[in-house]
Amino acid sequence: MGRPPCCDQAGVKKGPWTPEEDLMLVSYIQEHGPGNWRAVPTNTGLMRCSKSCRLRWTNYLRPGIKRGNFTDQEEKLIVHLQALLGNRWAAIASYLPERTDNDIKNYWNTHLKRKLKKMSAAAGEDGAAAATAGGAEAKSRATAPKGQWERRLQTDIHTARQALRDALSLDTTAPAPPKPAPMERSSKGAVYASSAENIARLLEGWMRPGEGKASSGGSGSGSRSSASVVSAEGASASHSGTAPTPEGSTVTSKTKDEVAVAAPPAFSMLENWLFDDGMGMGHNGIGDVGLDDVPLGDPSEFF
DNA sequence: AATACACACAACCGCTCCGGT
DNA sequence: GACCGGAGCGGTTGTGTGTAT
Repeated sequence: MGRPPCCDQAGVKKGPWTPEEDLMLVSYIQEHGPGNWRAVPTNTGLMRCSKSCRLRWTNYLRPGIKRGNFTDQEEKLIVHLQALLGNRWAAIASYLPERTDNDIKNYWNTHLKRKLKKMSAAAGEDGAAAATAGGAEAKSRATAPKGQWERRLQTDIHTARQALRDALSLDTTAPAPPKPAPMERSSKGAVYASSAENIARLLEGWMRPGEGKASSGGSGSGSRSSASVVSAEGASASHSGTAPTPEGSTVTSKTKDEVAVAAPPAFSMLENWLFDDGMGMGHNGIGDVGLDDVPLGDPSEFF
């Protein structure tokens, strides 16, 4: 506290990374491995702050990142996990090793939030009468007697957990090849992406032992993300702040209940969507997530 | 063809946590 | 036990691109 942010230092470059900078960063990490980010700008000559370097690496340059469209299965998994874990994107990302937390967060904010909102609205039309004057389920939740909506939350949680377990216990053979997907937009973007892709290609086959998963939540000493996955309870206590629910309302409570609080409204409607086509995970983007890698053996770990 | 608007995504910022001293 | 610095996370913003008018 009170410390000036590292990026405030004079001469620190901000903004989009150039392919040259990417190359410098990648070749450095190739040599030294990720971690010790503080030393990266110094050792590479990059005029970037350590944070920026780490971000660039974890969100863009790290090998095995899948870009582009989210599959339906990924989408559903994200919705499930969001309901379970709230906006802990790093934790969610750990279940989708090919996606970065930033990617998932962006996708949630731009696509899924809207989608869920639409569905909620659709459900609201049907269930408007039941939801009384306010209409919004969130509101009804908020105003319902605590015991009542806690029970309801538990039902939701149970449902989500069950679905997630089902999803993850389905066949995961036929994994999608973790090749980098081409960027889909923009002439400039395409050029840039292709250069980044080339860089990524440089790294093909290079990955430190155990990196595959660990790196999704960071690297170096990064034990936090995995801890937050393994122990959602611990994690829930560790982060303060707000946990916006999918419909945009914000819940500030950060107790054990916070995980449940993030459950979307009109869950039954969402369930319809989430459960349709059987949550088949066999031919999806998370296909290379071995079940053994997913710390869901005992769902009670979540709570 | 030009302009306005909407969308997607990369990057930044501020905060918290954790390990070391 | 307190303090400090590095690392990581989540929210938000900025910017480039696509689409509609």
